[in-house]
Amino acid sequence: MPRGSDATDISANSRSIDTLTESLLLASRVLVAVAARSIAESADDVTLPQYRALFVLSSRGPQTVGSLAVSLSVHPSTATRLCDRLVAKRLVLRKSTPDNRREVCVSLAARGKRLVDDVTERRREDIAAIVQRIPNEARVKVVDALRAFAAAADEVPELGLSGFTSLV
Amino acid sequence: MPRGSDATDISANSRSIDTLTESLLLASRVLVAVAARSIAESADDVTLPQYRALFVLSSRGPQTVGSLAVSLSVHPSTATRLCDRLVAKRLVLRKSTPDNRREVCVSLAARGKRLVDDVTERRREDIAAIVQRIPNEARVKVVDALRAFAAAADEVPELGLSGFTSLV
DNA sequence: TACAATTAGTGTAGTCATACATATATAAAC
DNA sequence: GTTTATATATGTATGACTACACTAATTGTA
Repeated sequence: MPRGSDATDISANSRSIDTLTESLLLASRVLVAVAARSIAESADDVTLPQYRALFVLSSRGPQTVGSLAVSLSVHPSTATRLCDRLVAKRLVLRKSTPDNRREVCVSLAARGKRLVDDVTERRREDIAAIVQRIPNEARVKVVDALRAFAAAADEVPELGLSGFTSLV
Repeated sequence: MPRGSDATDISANSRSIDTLTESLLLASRVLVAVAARSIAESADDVTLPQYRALFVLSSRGPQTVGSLAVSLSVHPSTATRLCDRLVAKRLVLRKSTPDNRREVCVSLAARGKRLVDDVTERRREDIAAIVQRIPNEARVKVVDALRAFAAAADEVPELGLSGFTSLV
């Protein structure tokens, strides 16, 4: 089979996909571990569902209990109870809106915002500590490709990741 | 400042670290979402702590209830109860060892092994679907660097990631 | 052999997440 | 204005995770 033929290209193509997939599978375990640790260490008294709620509020802004329930894919009453606990911990604020007095607006309290920031910062530090160990040449090469990866993920709507991206 | 001076190199160096860290932080969210989905979809009736136990048994092999508790960083009695539920679901086997009749050996049952395999396969497919969207050139470039990343993670023992790598 | 240490399991208790059914208040529609 | 729909909260119930205190069985040791 001559070099540069279609068959060779396709084969090389799928080989590069498989190889990169395996690399990402491996890197994925590391990054999940880093993410888990950032929450466990910086948000000691907060459960994973609770952190998810804080993260949703941080990234999508204040919203009603109902839309929070949709974001988290839980029953509205579950969101109410979740907010009960977060209010008790002074991590979120519950405030009835004047324009529609049925709806209740939930927003991050100062402590909640700080907590999410701390978790993100902790994670950034952990990742930076790992990145420092990567040789310079390899480091420079990977940046664009990783951006391409994150961008490509958005282009696969059928994966239905939207329900999971607000996880950590 | 002349090109190639130490100051420039150091600056370029830390800039590349910061940039890559941000890229990884972004990619991290995607990969965590993929990981979460792989469990939610392929392991419907299994909680996260339960999946963690299965994953530990899958990667480190059969072990006693006590060492499982250490691996999961939970109280021994918690591990016992966890095993109760996993045995009820026919995902693990509990078997008293003949050489030391105090210890109980826990191992993956066929269903448990299949479940972990399914989750991994599902995750691989999701990642592959994303990787396919990445332009060919970027794809080839990133492989070595990602391997370097995973390898570098092992070289930062003070991160203490070992307690978290057995998460998903 | 008697005593101490180890290992797993049980009793008990607390918190959390979760959902269903229902109640209450409010807004919208007729 | 009465009825219907909506948004949240409450009552109730279940199951999971967790740990502490304690028991039972077994192993090791003085």
